[in-house]
Amino acid sequence: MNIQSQPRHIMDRREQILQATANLIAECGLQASPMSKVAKSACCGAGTIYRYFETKEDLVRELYKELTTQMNQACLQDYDRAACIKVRFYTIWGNFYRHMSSNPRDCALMEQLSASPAICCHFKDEAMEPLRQEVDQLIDEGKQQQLFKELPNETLAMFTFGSLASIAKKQHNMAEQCQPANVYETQNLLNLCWDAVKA
Amino acid sequence: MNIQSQPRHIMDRREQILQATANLIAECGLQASPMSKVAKSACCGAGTIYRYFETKEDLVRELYKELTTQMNQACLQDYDRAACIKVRFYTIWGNFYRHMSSNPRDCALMEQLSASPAICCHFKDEAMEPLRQEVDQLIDEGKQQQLFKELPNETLAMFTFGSLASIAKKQHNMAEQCQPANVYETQNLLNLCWDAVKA
Amino acid sequence: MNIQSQPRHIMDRREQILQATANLIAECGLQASPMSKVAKSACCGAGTIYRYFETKEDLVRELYKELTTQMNQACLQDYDRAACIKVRFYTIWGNFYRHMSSNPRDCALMEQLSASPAICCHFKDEAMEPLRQEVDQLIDEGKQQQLFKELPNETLAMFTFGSLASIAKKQHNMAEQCQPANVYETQNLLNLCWDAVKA
Amino acid sequence: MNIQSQPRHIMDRREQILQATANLIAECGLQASPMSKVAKSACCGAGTIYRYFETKEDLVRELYKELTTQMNQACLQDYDRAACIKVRFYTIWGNFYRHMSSNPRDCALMEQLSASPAICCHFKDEAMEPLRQEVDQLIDEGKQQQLFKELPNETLAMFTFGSLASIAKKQHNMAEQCQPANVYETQNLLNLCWDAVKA
DNA sequence: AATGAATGAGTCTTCATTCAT
DNA sequence: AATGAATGAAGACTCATTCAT
Repeated sequence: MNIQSQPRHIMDRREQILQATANLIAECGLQASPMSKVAKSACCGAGTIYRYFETKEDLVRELYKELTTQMNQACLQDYDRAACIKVRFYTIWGNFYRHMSSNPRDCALMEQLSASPAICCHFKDEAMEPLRQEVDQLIDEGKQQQLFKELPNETLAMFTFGSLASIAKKQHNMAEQCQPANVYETQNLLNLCWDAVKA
Repeated sequence: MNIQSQPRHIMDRREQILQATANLIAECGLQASPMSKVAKSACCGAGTIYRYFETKEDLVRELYKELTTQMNQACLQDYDRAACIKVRFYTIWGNFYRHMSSNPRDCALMEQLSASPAICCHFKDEAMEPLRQEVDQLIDEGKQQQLFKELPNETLAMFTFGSLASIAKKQHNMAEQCQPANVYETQNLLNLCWDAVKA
Repeated sequence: MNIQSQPRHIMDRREQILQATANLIAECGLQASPMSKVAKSACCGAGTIYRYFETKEDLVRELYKELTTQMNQACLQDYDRAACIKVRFYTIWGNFYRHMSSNPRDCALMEQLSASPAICCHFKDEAMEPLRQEVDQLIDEGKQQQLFKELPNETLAMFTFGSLASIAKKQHNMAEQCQPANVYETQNLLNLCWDAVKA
Repeated sequence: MNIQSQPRHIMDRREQILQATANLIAECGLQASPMSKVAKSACCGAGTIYRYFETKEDLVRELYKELTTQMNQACLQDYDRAACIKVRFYTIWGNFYRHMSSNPRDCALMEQLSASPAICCHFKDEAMEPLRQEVDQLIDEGKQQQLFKELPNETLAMFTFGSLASIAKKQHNMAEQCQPANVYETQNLLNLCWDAVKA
């Protein structure tokens, strides 16, 4: 029973183009990634891209969507709503940091695309919605149990998000060869976050 | 005693172009800001820009440098190396947050340019060097006094930097009309940071 | 007794494609009618078109040929060479005007294709040849009977042709909903033509 | 006292491009006249065209406008509203025929552009407005004096227009080398028209 | 020094045509 | 025979940069 409704080779083609785009933009930047190069990198004709994506803008948006979806999924892996607040906090943000840390390309890509006016704000927010909701509820419950500081949810969330993302990014810039974040290091960073937000 | 070697009106011209560039890029993005528009916005001919900046890349780099210099200066305002660690910590990062918070345009600009491969890493680091050194020393001393967690300086610095920057940015996105950060709010955010890094 | 050498369904396919092409070009113009749209409109794959027509140019030429053939046939309907000059004159040009008037799509199409350098002059002339010959002979006989002005046949023919075509076209432009030309109106127009050419 | 508000060389450039466009479209057709060829033919860079015309569509529209304006002016040359109907009729349509006859390029161009969906109907009508008004008034007066048949003005106008245009066009097609219409011939054609419309 | 017209390489995108299935 | 995915050449248009005035 195949879960995909589309034939295999179609999915491959689309994915092939998305991967080529990701590699190219991560390396050269959005403006230095013309469709002709994307095509060459994806081993297809320029026109082929337009069978899968309406415009370059659409292509970039879909790439962003895929990156975000993967990140959301990674963050919520093994996440158990029944667990205690601290475990849930460490799970989500640990997942987040490990994901960013072990995928330098996607990390750089997300930073670049997030900052780019090429993707509209509304779309960005929408893509992050699933994770945002989960984090929002976590903070709500944490506040009820008086574990967290009494600051706006958005503030606490962005604080953690921004700090971990910055560190992952910095790490990539310093060591071009990127060994995955070790357990010890990740734990320390999560402690920083926890100490920050806890009441 | 004039510190500038160039005549006054020349500086004005240069500054005029930089401001026009800043406004345009902040509003439209780097790729949607052609030199012709910059020229129009700066009320000068397109050719004139090239008397002050070698290329568009150079113009953007110089803009980034100016933004960074201003941010560095803002951060170190009233900074007293003789003061105690906590005061110094609150001074620098308070300055930083207030600067980001009250200059939405520059905040958005720095995010965009920082993420852009149009400016090379080396150049970015260089521009931040003065602030980095000061923060580095602050953390060193803090560690000596066993006030800070035993994590790499880079980590502690990026943690604070990234979290505050993210919050400022988020704030701008949410409320397009940007009232400057009030004292109370800023204090709370600095407490978050301090709690995070303190031993 | 089937006059056609090709099997029935093949003809249908070909006709289907020609009709789709006609509708599309009439509505969107030649340049805005790509083969892919023609295929979709004809409910077949793009490749299928090339089994019936060598190139797009060929397709358009064949369409023009069909339109012209139909027009020629329409003009010569009930045409009796034994009738008197005036009757024959009114028959041919009456048929012509009614045909143009009641087929706005084909009228617009012929105008567009006639004006297009995409179809060469030689081909256009050839397609009109049957009608041209008949008209030519009519004018010859009319001149013999001193009913017509002593002007070149081509001139007299084009005069009538051009004037009626222009009026039909204008009519379509003015009233987008096109009721077929009524008898009275047509009669008046033919009177104009007759008065023009008669000696 | 210079009637032109724009500097001389600007006008030249624009005119240069319009002429190149006219020649190219007349020879190759609209679809076979890419901007790159227009540029080469006008001896300028492709980008230069866009300083004078917003898009290719705009360029073609402006060309059509110029052609129509020239035709309108030609038609109304020596036209005296105080003259008698017949003289006015012969003046306008004689001018028209001589203009079409002696400018094969513009004649072919107008036919092609008139038939093209690239220029919208509204624009076409607008361009012809001055001449249309004059002809309209002429026919009104003619009818008052019971010189003309009682048919709609539009019909009488299009009849004359269409017939003369068709003949001019035909003439060009037949003799590629185009001697200007001689007096005798023109007079005969106008007689055809006059006989057609007169009561 | 200042201007802005001119340039043409480079960008995105379309589309006639082919060919593997 | 029919399909439609793939191709890549070609088109419209943009824009960093130059240079004559």
